[in-house]
Amino acid sequence: MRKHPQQQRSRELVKALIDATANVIQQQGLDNTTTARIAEVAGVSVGSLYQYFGDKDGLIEALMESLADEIGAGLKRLPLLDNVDLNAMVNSAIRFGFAVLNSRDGLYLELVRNWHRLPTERVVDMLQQHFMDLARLYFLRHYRDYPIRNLEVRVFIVTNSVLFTMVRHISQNNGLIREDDLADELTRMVANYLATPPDHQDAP
Amino acid sequence: MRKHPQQQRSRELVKALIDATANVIQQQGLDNTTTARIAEVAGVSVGSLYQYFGDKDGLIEALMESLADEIGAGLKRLPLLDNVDLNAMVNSAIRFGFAVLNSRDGLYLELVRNWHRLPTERVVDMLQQHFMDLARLYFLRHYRDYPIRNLEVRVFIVTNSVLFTMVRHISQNNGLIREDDLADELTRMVANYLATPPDHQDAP
DNA sequence: ATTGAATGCGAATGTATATTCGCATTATGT
DNA sequence: ACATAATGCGAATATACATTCGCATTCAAT
Repeated sequence: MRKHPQQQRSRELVKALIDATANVIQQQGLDNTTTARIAEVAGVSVGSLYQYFGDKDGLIEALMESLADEIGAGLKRLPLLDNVDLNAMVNSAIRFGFAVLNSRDGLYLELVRNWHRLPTERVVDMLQQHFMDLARLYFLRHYRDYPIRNLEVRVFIVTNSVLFTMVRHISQNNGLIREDDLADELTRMVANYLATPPDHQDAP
Repeated sequence: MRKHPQQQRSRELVKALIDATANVIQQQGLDNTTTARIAEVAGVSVGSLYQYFGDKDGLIEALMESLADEIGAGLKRLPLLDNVDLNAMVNSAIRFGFAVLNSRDGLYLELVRNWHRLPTERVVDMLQQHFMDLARLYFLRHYRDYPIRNLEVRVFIVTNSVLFTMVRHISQNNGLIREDDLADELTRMVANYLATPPDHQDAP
């Protein structure tokens, strides 16, 4: 942030700009998100935008920070560890994921679709970290005798698999696959995978 | 294609342009891929580019077609069905996937990273179709008594999970996870999942 | 060799959009 | 009320490209 807002109105302006950024991205898509349009929606001038954000990227970065906090708060509120059943636990997490991706009228969807053009590091790290902690706690509690090796790898695989499969499904939205079915199948794949000790194999 | 090349040199020009497009995308990234640069690399002028391609998108579309054919040919050459073991079969497919993504000096990587901005329909359909056929054949041969329901959903999940997990891994390339480990773990997750009948559950 | 069509050229044009800057307005402390 | 800093403005500027168009060159058929 180029300059720190000191007075009340400018603090509101900064917030309005971040909100407007989210709205414009959601309504016009990232490609058609211009500083002019953001300023217009925020009800201020472009000049004011550059008072507090060094450039467009700075503004978007601020939005990402804000969303990372939002998701983080949502995750902490989920009582995932209360589930004794791994299946139920994974299913809750997946349904939370769908809820987030479907929320805010497609904003999250558009952001995830533009993944690599956005400063997503903070969000990714947060997610990875959260699920890593969760996994550690769960397996410590339920699998003390069969410590799961490769937990980092597994969490990485599971997080990415679920996230991008959901995104692709919502994106094409072709109706051939129902969201509930997808959630259930993802749950089964993930829960089975996480519950399987490294050497064990099911296949014939 | 705006105009069909009739003479030898123009046919070569069209091919040179598509090759140049691939090279520029691979070397400068999709964002910095300009028509001027493409023409320069192809050794022709921008004007000539527009003789045969209505616009930049048309050129990129031609590139995608060409790559779809390339991948399709590679897939057909893979003797996946010769594997009796599902694990081995899945592993072969995943290693083929890694090989493709790592080939052409990052071209495929850059393309997949820009997935939603590109005309990927043909490629996706081709992949989905191929693996769908493969799965049908395999389960017909080995699981006649336990017909797998939801095969569409499963193939969808598996394809997207593997593809985007690989992409994210190659993209960040942080060295914490080795590609071999990732391939093995992905294989286990996928093979176990595909081998599990709908009602069966492993988790405690 | 001639001619019309195909091909090739690249400076010029048009468009879109990020960013700046000089001036106007508003707030805060005394 | 005054002075000074903070805030706000938006036309003007700068840049980066995609695309066009009039002219030059090459090809292929007769």
